[in-house]
Amino acid sequence: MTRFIYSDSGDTAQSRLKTRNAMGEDVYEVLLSQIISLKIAPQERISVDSLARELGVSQTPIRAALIRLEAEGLVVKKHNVGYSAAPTLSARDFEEIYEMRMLLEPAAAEIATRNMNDTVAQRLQQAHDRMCELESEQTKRSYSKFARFDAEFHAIIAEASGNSLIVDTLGRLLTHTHLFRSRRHSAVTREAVSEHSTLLNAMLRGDAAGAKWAMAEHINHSRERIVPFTEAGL
Amino acid sequence: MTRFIYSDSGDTAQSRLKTRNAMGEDVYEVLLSQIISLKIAPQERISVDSLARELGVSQTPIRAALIRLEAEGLVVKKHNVGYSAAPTLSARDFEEIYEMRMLLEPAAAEIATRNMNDTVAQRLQQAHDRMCELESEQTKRSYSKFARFDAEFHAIIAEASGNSLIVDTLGRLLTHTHLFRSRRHSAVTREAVSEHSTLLNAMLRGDAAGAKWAMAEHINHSRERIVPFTEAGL
DNA sequence: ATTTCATATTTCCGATCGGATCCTGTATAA
DNA sequence: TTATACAGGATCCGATCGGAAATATGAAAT
Repeated sequence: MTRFIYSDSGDTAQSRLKTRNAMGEDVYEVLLSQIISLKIAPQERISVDSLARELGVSQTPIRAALIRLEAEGLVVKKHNVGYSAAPTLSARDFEEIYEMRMLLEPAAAEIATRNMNDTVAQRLQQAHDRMCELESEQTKRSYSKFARFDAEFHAIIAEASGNSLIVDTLGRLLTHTHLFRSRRHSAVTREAVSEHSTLLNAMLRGDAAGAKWAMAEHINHSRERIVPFTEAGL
Repeated sequence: MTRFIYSDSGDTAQSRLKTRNAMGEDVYEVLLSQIISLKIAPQERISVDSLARELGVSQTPIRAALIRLEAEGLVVKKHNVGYSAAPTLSARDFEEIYEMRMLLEPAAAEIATRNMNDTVAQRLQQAHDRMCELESEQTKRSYSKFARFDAEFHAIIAEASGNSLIVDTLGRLLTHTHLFRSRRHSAVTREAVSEHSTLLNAMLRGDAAGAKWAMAEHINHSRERIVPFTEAGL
């Protein structure tokens, strides 16, 4: 079912290629991508030994990865019962995420605008352009691609604010946001791209207050685009 | 050296008392308290097997606890080398923490004031009173007590904002803040208590804007109280 | 005395084993 | 038919073992 990252039957599979560096690290990466791509559905059980069999490793690195993922809120553990992917965000969780984004991101955009330089401007423009392309060739699939670029766009702004704490915190929030969205794949990406454009323009012309306002508007609209879906399932 | 939480020699120590629920959980708690109380100094090595011997448990729960602590930024791991307590915050880290607190806490105070009810008011008053007492009996020790109450005071406000994300994020920030402070034990607690008083008054009379402002002032002053120390050590 | 190389120790990390707990399903009785 | 109890299976969790990597130790040579 899932991909094999290590030979499951080879005798000296791992002794061959350059002595692996971090085994549990790879397991973590695989699990993370499986969760954010929804190959593992929310609330789906994640059995340690079956995963160990599938990936061809022992239970130890699996546990390590699951503990990390639990600390990040992507899986939940019930003692002596098992692990499972975190449940879909409730409407309440959702409000909390947007409330917090509203506190962090406009300020980050404001600061980033004041710190603006050519490198950052170029990276922002590039991320924005790729989303525009994605928008124009518009097949119905590839919300996941859009999500990746959107996350990158917001991450660049957070980084440009110069505060690594904001980068980390926002990274977590965006992961959950997109996890939520891709379940309902509300493909209203056009408006998002347009709002990004407004924001980017403000930042590029050094209008910090305008960037702050544009980011706040963007987050509010983003929230309103999803609200209709928040009560639907579950 | 450290305290023993499980009998290290008893034959059926754990089968006796009500079948332990979560062993790694306890190890986590012990390690956490050792780190925030600085019994384990920043950058001090934390060996898995020596800890296992000291606590009388195997390496497995130790590893689990360390992985969790690493995810929370309280310990750092070097592959195939070992774990160690996180280094003391740099002046830069410190600025980042305060920058983020300035984004979150005034807003939290504002919202909490609008949501104010008797239970919360009582808890706030109680936490505040205990800090006043601590201030008046003023022995030079017990910054750690002050830190605990201060964290509680701010945590109550965060909880009252109704946003659990803010609660969690702020909890982490406060841990690091106090970790930093207790190293330099700058015992300027009197001003803090006075500022808390101003903030509490605003909240209790339902002045949301005033509470927001008071919190912002409090954080700014708190930061300024520590800034002189940020360049000193290391 | 300093440098270099080889050895030994420390430590992590993955593998595996056994026990304890919880969940599920079936059978029996009311 | 429904509810309860018991048995079986699945799973986590802690313990222990062995190997690999990195660091520390010490000896030898220049």
